[in-house]
Amino acid sequence: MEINEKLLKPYNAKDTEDRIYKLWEESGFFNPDVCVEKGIIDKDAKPFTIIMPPTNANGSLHAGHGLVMTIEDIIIRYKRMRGYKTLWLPGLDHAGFETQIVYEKKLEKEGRSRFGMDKRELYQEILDFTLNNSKNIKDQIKKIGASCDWTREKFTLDPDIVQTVYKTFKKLYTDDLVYRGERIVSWCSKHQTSFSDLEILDEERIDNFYYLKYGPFIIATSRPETKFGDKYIVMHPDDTRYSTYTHGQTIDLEWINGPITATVIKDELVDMKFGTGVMTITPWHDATDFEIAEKHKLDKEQIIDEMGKLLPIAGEFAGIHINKARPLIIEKLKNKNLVEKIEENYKHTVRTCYKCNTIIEPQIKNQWFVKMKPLAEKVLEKINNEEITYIPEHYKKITINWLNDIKDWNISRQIVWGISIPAKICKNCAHGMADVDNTITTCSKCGSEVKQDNDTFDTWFSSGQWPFASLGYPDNIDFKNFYPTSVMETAGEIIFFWVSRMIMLGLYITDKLPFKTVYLHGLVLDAKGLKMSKSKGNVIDPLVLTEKYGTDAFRMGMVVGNTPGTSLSLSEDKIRAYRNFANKVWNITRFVLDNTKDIKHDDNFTNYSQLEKEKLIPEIDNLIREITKEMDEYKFYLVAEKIYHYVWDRFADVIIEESKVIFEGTNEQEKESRKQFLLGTLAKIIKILHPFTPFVTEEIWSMLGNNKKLLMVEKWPFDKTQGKPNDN
RNA sequence: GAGCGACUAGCUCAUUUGGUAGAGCGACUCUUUGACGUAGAGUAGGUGACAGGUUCGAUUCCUGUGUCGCUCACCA
Repeated sequence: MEINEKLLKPYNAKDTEDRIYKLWEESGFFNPDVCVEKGIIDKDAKPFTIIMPPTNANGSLHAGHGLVMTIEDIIIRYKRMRGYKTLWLPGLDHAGFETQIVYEKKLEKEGRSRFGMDKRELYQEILDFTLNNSKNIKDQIKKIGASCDWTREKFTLDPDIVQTVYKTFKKLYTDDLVYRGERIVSWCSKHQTSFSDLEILDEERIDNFYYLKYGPFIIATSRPETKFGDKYIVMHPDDTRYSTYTHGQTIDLEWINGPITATVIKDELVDMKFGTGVMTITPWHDATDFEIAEKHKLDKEQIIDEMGKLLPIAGEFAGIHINKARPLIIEKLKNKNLVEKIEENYKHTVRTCYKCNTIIEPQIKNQWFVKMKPLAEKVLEKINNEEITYIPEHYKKITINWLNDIKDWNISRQIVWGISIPAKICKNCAHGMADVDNTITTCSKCGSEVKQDNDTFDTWFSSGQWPFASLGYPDNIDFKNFYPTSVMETAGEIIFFWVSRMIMLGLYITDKLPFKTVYLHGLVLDAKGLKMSKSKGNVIDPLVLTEKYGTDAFRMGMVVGNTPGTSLSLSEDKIRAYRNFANKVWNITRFVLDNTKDIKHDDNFTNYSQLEKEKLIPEIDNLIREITKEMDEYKFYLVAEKIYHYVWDRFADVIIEESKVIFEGTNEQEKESRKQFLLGTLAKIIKILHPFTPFVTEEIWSMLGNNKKLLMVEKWPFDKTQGKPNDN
């Protein structure tokens, strides 16, 4: 046949990709049901499912997404070609707090503020804003070539998802695994919400360390502004320096705003070696102090309000922000001769908001907490039973450590953008009751009037349910077919935030692990190995690269040499090298088609020469067998490189060069053998490359003739003599 | 303080049941009507962090040391 004239020019990704994606999309083959209907895939075929980590509906594609989409698409395309009923379910995330921050900035620009706005109005505004922007990210996902089933696309705020989340909340409540309680929470005074422990950063700071005279004691503190209400003096029971004092003893002393009565408390939590070995406590604003106060049933008093300002207990300092108050308080203490000494350059860690770096002010709040220990124990059992595979393996240890020492999870957020918590709070005793059906009118404890809980769930509480929620647990037929899912592929960074919680909640609700394998990739760094950030100006936009070098080149660059769990330095040079590779494949096709115009490939051809029969065919078939095994082991970085080398170093540089000599010769049998080999092998190459470089291979496939089906649903090439590779 | 990981060619990284180390990029030399110059043929470059141990043999397994990174942690 005549060769396609497109082949006479270098491969043009720009003119190819959108057209090919449209072909795929219109074929319907992203949807496993269509594949079965059209007889592409056997109706009894095993299912293979990946739930895409829901992307921020309001965001745009960054390099990390590029990696997610590439790896998952490689897995999915491979499995589809292997004949699985393959589902890749795409999702969008409302990304609660993240999106609210973005929207708040927008409001700020417009001279508005979320505080004081009607909650429903604000929610509606953010919803419109998010949905308007969501097309953007979807188009970008398509640009990467993602063969996900858009007919099953889910959004984390879809009504059925919300219902699932409500059901889970109710079950947790009924099973006594969620409770509302006064606990110390991490509070950001700028964002006016609490956080879970995972959302807090530790930051090293250098401050003054103040030694203050507290009656007969010297106490050390870096935060004098919290000390107004301190009326307990705590020491270790074994500390001989303070053995003359007894637990419960009271001492009258002069403090910041006048005389007070302090009570001695003895507790092992005090570190004898630290400071002076004696401390006062501020239970409302410190976790350890809270613990001590709880243990001994001590009074707790709020000193700092939600905005970071001092309350009336601070007397003359009331209403002043803590940052401004500190030097003033020290001044006063000095005047009262209550400062023993000030140590400068005191290095300590403070906890800050991961978003705005504001110092976190612990506060006692009445919020919803999930009891994590019972959930974690069940998961630990499964992990120890090897029922879940971690790639790379060391994430298993990390997970086990975390689960062994897990803390209760605060799921209440004081923001509007999210799923509201279906619960009633007693106006009198603050008792919380799950109320999914909105029927509760009086407190089950004291019978008083109740009010609606105004908080929303932590985004991760709902996304932690994503595998079963997105598949429609438990009624949707998809849930039965595609759950548990096969692989969860996501960033190692969110192993605790997301992966571990999905496992816990999935197991709790469905009694099954939500996935069999966890595949975690590392960060995508810039060419110098630095984390990308807007402030550094080193952010690489994947779409700029795909535009410049083609999506296939970008995908190869993301995957070659990128072992799971390891960060990847993304350099433009590397992408360019794979652009050249795509072109190489293109030109190989041109050579092969140009030199085989007079024949048709015959799959059953047997009259091969010795070289083809004994060396060349076994060589490519061995390669296919090897890489098939490695694909099943998720070693894409190896497979991509192996195919690359076969194509370039063997097929192009040796076999094609040899062929030129053969074609100039006179041995007709040898020529025919070689032509059949070239055509047959080219087809195999195109197939095994397809998961990695789907666009250029699909385009070439359409030129190979006699191919009615799209390459994306062709069968993965097996060596017939070797039988099927390991099936898993 | 604890856990985890890394340490291999100038740079980025591979190398799994242990058998004399590989690739890409970069560098240098040569090739220019050849399927492809988005190319081809070559060259240089590594006592595999260090020290011990197991072994016929260790980059690979074990122990220790160092450096770097990440994560976790209530040090007032």
